[in-house]
Amino acid sequence: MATTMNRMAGTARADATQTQQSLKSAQTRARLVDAVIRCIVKYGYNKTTTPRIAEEAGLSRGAMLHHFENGTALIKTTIIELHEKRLRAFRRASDSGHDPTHLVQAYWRQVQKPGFIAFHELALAARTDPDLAKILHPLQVEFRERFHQEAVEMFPEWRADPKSFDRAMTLSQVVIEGMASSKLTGSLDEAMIEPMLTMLEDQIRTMKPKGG
Amino acid sequence: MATTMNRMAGTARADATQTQQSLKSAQTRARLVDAVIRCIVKYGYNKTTTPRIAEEAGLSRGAMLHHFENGTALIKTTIIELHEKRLRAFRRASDSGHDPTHLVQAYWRQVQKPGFIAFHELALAARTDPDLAKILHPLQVEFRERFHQEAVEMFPEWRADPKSFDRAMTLSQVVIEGMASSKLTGSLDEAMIEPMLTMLEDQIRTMKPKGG
DNA sequence: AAGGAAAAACATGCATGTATGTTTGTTTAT
DNA sequence: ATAAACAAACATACATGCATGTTTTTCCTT
Repeated sequence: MATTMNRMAGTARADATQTQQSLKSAQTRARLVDAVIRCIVKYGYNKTTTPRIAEEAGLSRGAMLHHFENGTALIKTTIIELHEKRLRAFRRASDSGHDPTHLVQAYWRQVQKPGFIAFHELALAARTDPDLAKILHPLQVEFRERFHQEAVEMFPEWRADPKSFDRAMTLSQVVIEGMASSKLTGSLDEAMIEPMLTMLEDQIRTMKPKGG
Repeated sequence: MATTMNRMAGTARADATQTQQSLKSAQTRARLVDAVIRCIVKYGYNKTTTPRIAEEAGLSRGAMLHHFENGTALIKTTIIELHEKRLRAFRRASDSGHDPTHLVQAYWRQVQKPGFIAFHELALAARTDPDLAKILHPLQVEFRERFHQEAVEMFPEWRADPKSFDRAMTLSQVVIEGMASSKLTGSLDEAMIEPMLTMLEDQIRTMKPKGG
């Protein structure tokens, strides 16, 4: 029955003997996870139903339930996948440059991608969905910690004033995610985006202890 | 048979003769609209079903459909009611004081109320729901215009530099609504709220043309 | 003023559509 | 031939709109 689910994590098996089938399985699972993200972006979380996911993945619902036992399981692994993608992207971005402009621009780009839209939908849904919240909240906490961590490495000279550092990071998140949210709902003048980002960069530089 | 719906707008009739029934009708309609808002806040927009609304209003579903013909109609008038409530609250706030601190604090309080939560849910749902979007978007545009209008009256000395004024207003909306959104999804440290608001106030004062 | 017709408020029940999970059947690979 | 991948059929649950029935208020007639 649901034995398969609990044993294999989603990637291919360590065993090298049964590569043909288990590889196909992993691919199909990946296709399903991808389909979920596309569905959330296209239709929103609530309208992301199992028939739609299956259709989007080009699979029958029965096959999908063979791989994931139930819809909740699929959502769960999708969230985790999404979270890891987010962490990777952020780490990649932090490697490229070490000044406020890079941080702001990188996170802004990040926040434009489907992954963030999906995450945003999920986060709002979690407000009234305890099951979702139980999965999502720990990851949100982890992301904030990593964000903080990476940012500290980006600005080592800021360690002198952790208070203003925290404020700068919170401000960045609020402004960038707030803009992304406003842009999604259409309540943000597109011409205002660049000026806002520039203001944010300047503000961060102002908050920096010594000379930037 | 659905003649009544289209004639009366929802408030009491101008005619003074039939006050007993039409008044009760208006009260019931108001009760239903209120129930919708409470449901959206409690359960989220997608889980705001017609049975739940009826239950929340202490009414049978049939009675509800007598007043609103279908669920969409109820949602529609709820949105309009919500919009007008928002406008009234904002106008009220702008009457009380004329400096950045008042604007920021007033809008922040505004954004904490159930009305904003409901509006936020609806705005996100509208992204993937064309019917909702068709109702909501014009109102969002109107709100932004009114916001702008009121703000101009609050800061007449700012008319010299409309560009920086627009930026200040957009920044205010982005930061405050962004914070509200983050707070809803639990991804905002509560201790950061006051510092953020203070920073925003200071920033606005900085952007003001003459002495703030 | 009183009694009955008309209408509106409200409740109950039904038919339809759709999402979900389970079960059974078929193909494909080892 | 055995087990997995996949598909299809089935059963349950619930939301929606509509159609029918009941009570209360209003209006008209005598």
